[in-house]
Amino acid sequence: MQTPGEFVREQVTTVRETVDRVAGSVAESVADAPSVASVSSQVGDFIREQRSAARVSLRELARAAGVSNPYLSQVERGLRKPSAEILASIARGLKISAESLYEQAGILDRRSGNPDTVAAIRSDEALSERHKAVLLELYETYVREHRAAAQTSSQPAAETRISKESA
Amino acid sequence: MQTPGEFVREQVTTVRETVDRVAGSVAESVADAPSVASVSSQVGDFIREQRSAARVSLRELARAAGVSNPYLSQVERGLRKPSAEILASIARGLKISAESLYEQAGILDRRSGNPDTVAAIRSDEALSERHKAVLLELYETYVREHRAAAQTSSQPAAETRISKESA
DNA sequence: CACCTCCGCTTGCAAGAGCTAGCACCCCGG
DNA sequence: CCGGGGTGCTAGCTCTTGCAAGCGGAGGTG
Repeated sequence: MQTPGEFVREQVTTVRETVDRVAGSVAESVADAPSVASVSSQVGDFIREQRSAARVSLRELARAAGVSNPYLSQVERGLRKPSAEILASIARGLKISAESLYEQAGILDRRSGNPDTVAAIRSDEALSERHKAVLLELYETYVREHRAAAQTSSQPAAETRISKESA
Repeated sequence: MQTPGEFVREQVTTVRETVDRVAGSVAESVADAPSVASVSSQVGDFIREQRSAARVSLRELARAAGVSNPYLSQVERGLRKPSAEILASIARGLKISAESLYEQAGILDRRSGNPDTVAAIRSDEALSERHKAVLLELYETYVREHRAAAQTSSQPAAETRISKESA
């Protein structure tokens, strides 16, 4: 069905649309239940949400992450708690940061607050001014998109196919 | 007056090229499905170094970390690879950040560039995980370009590699 | 209908994590 | 001399991880 390459392709398309301001409601709903308690053992749910959002099958992700599909299935349903390496592999396969997975697993402490991303980019000496501008513009577009997606998913949501309220 | 949007629009070509390169490397790494870092012995050495530096006995650290002393011994000598939880416990017992231990374990990637910016993007709750990944890739590519441009004598950013930038 | 492929899940098994108990060695105080 | 307590390491065990094989079901071809 969908190869990892196709997945990346999709992301690229998303970026292009974003940059061009086509604003075609790309809307990946990423449910990240911020201040919900009892997050600790919900890694499996989080993984499944991310995987569904990327529209990747269990077997695809398993192959991309280098784990067996039955095991990934069990991890997603919370029957197994994967080791650090496996967790990192899955994060890699999902193309999300390993930190966020670890935070979901309750292994790393959630970094608090909003260290101002904009300020960080602006004051970054390792970037040229042009690149700063591009990054900031892209960042703001993403933020808008994310906010829009969050609102859509809280509404009855005709377009969104991933339901976050399955807790 | 040039709005930021127009300015970015001018840079669209640049972004596209960059994204294409990033996508290529991402696809490579995903299709690769690498065997996730040969972990063990470095972490053990690192732990033992930290423990000796803190003048803490093996049993003491084991008690502080909530693991058995023989097991900690085996971990330090690389005979066992501890789970993420145990690793975090040990980090807590050593009073060092879990991230640094994880980086030593090769479980978390050390990113290039300004750690503040990276941390800001990663911990930004207004971004989806996938957008974080895209922004980080783009950011690192820019950093590499900038660095290459600074060093006019070296080769100009010929290859885009994903993470694992050797410091 | 049979036949194929992919989906996710269940089942048994090898390998390894992590524990308790016990080893040998060292330095002090009787 | 003999405890007693400190260091780290070894042996054996239990339980989990993670995999290969196989299950029934959904969807597409002929």
